[in-house]
Amino acid sequence: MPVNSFENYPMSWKPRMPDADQTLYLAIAEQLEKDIESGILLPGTKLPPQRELADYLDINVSTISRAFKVCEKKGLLSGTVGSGTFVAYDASAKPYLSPEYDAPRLIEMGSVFPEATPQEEANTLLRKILLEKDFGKLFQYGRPEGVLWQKEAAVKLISKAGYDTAAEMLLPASGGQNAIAAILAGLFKPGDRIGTDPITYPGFKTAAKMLGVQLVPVRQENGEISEEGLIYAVRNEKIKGIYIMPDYQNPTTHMMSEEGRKMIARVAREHNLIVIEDGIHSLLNEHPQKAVAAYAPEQTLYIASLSKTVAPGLRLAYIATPEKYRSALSGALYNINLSLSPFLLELASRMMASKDAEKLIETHRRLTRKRSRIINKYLGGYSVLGSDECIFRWLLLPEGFTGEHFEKLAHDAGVSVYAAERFAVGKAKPPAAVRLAVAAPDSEEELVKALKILGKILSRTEL
Amino acid sequence: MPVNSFENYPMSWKPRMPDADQTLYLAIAEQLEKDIESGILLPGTKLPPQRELADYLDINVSTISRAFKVCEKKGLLSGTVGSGTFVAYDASAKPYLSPEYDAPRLIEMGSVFPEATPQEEANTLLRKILLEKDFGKLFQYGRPEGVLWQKEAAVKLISKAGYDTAAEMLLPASGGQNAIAAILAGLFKPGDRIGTDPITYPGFKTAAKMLGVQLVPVRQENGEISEEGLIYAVRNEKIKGIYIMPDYQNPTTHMMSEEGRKMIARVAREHNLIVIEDGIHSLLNEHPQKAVAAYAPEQTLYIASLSKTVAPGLRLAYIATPEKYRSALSGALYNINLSLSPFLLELASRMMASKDAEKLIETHRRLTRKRSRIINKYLGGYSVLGSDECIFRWLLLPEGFTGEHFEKLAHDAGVSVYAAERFAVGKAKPPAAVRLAVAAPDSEEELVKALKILGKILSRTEL
DNA sequence: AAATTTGTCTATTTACATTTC
DNA sequence: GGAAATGTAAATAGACAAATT
Repeated sequence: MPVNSFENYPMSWKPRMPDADQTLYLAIAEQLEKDIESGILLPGTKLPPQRELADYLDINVSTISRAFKVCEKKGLLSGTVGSGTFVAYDASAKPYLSPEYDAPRLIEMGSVFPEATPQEEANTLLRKILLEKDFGKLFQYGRPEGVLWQKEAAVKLISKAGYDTAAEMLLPASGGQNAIAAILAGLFKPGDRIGTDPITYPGFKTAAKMLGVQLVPVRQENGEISEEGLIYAVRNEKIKGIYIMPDYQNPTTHMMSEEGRKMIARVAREHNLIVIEDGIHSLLNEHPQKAVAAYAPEQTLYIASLSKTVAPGLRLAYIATPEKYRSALSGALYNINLSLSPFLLELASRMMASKDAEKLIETHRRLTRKRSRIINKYLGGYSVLGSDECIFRWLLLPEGFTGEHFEKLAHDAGVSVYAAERFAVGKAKPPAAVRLAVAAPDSEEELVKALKILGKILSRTEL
Repeated sequence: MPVNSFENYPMSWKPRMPDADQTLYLAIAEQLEKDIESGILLPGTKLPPQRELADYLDINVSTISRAFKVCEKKGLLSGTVGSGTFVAYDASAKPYLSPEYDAPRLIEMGSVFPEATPQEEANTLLRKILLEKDFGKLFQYGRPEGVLWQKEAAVKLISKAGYDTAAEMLLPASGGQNAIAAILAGLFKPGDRIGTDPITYPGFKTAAKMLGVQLVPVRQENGEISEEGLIYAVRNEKIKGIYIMPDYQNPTTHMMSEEGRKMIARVAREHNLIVIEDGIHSLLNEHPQKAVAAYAPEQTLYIASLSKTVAPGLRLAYIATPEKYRSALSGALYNINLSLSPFLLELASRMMASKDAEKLIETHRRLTRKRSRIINKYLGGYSVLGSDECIFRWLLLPEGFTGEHFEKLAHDAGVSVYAAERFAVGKAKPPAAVRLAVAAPDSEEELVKALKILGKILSRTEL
């Protein structure tokens, strides 16, 4: 790790002594924050030891420590006993990530939308419901937790994603992001830590940041969290939970191995970790693997969402929760949503109960495969991870590019893609890669156009 | 304030010295929490001074202070320099409040539902939309912020609630509670303080508690926040914002005076307070007063919700926000919801754009007035605050009752009502009163039955 | 109006645990 | 594998400011 090759030489950061009238630790924290934001301190930089800084300013170590703590809470730093304190890679991350709607005609391959074809199935079903049901009632408040048959319909669908659960374990949320926010707000406190892949879903990062929950990258082996890394994080980083997306991990597209799943389940049981399993893409898979939740139902909050696989506009997700977390989670959902729209619940549930949801999924799969073939054709010469059912791909960049740089080049050429840097957690160094949202461009023609542009950028490696 | 009449005599709380192997301040906090929860320490009790406790245990004051801080963060205590530390009145409050669906046939007058009649208007409108629109599109992701004409429709309706705003100020949320959660999560940090009425909306309390935001009761005069009290809270309690419900304050039904509104606007401008104005009931009023937001648009987040006045199931609210808070708030909404259902947005917007929303409101008013007359008839002999358009009432109890006691008696007799204690903030002592949800019982017959029961309890003051 | 009571905040002392060499 | 480096956490001392008397 050649972080500072001429160790101990000039201090990598020299704070000035604040004026006497300011609060010492806050003033130092502020200087540090400014220097990180302005780019004077680059991501990955190792800061001088706390003692050294304390000596330099002739103050106490703890005062430096406290200043660092302030910045760490903001996600700017991450420190490890013995190895020192580092500037985080995602320090300059925006508080949230959303597609640039008003951008001057960018082709969207950044935000992951599912296929955007008009959905005749939804149309038909909706008409059917409206004709038969006295749905004036559906515009009253709903029961916060929905009714039984609706949950049973969900259980059926979730089993197709690799997890056999039960109706009484389910709590409905208003989409996957809503489920994440509720879990973080209800089960974690500010300052709590959660382990994640070193490169993870930005929606989780931003929600955690907003709620003051710290994310800790867990060391990987073969593209997935390793036992050694996880145990380390439990012991030394005091993580209280772990966030995983075993199927088509966002953004790396990695499918977690069966051993990996069993290992996480086992370690979670042994150390009473809360596992947040995001099954958002699991239904993309025709032959699902068993969910981690299946191996450790008592530890796992399993999020099943319809957005990416059935219809995004339905805003419905279910959280399968063990009894011990149920009341806290249900309270959080109440605090965030009060209740869900009974109308959408009814609609989504009917789709699940009938075969309509599955038909929609099948349609999505077909369209995605078609687009994948286009990608394979145009970017055939490069490393593009991900299988043909996946609605996004992970493009490993050739020597000479960083993700950030490539994102910028693509943006200037009219294509929006997201660089690895956007997904990085803490001091984990992001690889040179970008995520491509397969289904986001409005049409296949647009997709082809975008791929040609990307191909051009890739080929003239001499920047 | 006869809190402890034989001052200084026996210490009101004597902690035991924790074992040496425990963390001192945590162990003390734990004892304190247990004693409060078990009822050994009653709400309102004044704790011994920190120094006295420190002497008693022969440890440092700061250690006690830190232990107290832990409990204060949990909302169990509230301390003021000079006057001491008190056990909070809402210490034993549940993390959330929701109707007891599975209760053995209680008549619901606790949770405030609007009138539950089947709504032919919604029905008709919905059919219309479905027949004309290609609404397969409505099941895609929506733009997080909705489109312009939809916002303009909302502007029109909000002006009927007493606030003339502009489309570009609006951000949609998934209902009023969702708006509150987003504001708290996006604009406040854990530990920040917000001033409220001493008796306030429990949904705000629980959301604040979950997010670690402290609530501070602001002193009142004539049933509304006083200037003196507000300035005190700014100076001495360091409140960063204030939460108000100027129209039909929940639960006291108080309508804030024009002077009160102007005063809050002025103080907020002078001290850069964030005003959270909850207009959830404003549309109940046929001749609205000007909103506080109208006097201080630069300081105010105005929440306009359709739930209580149009249709609860639509789950739609708008937040009118000044530019300076917009991006933080929009980020928070993204983190919590990702996006809203474009279908519900479209539906609600059409209702607002046409006259349908107003028709529904009118229908609600009519039904509420009818029920109010029933209340007036059966509880005529008692002090029942609130006007006939209001969907809840505030029953001041005769001598000899506390709210909590009355709630229990009513519950045992088959009627659910909410006692003042549920609404109390911090060490504010709740009055002897209960809230009656006028429109919640399923039918007028049920309402009458409930009122007869309540009347009986009230009359035998000899408990 | 001054003195006292009372909670709060910051910087420090000290002990500790993990990592690195 | 032991010593040194390094970050973390608890308890304390002391200064401060508001409220009460």
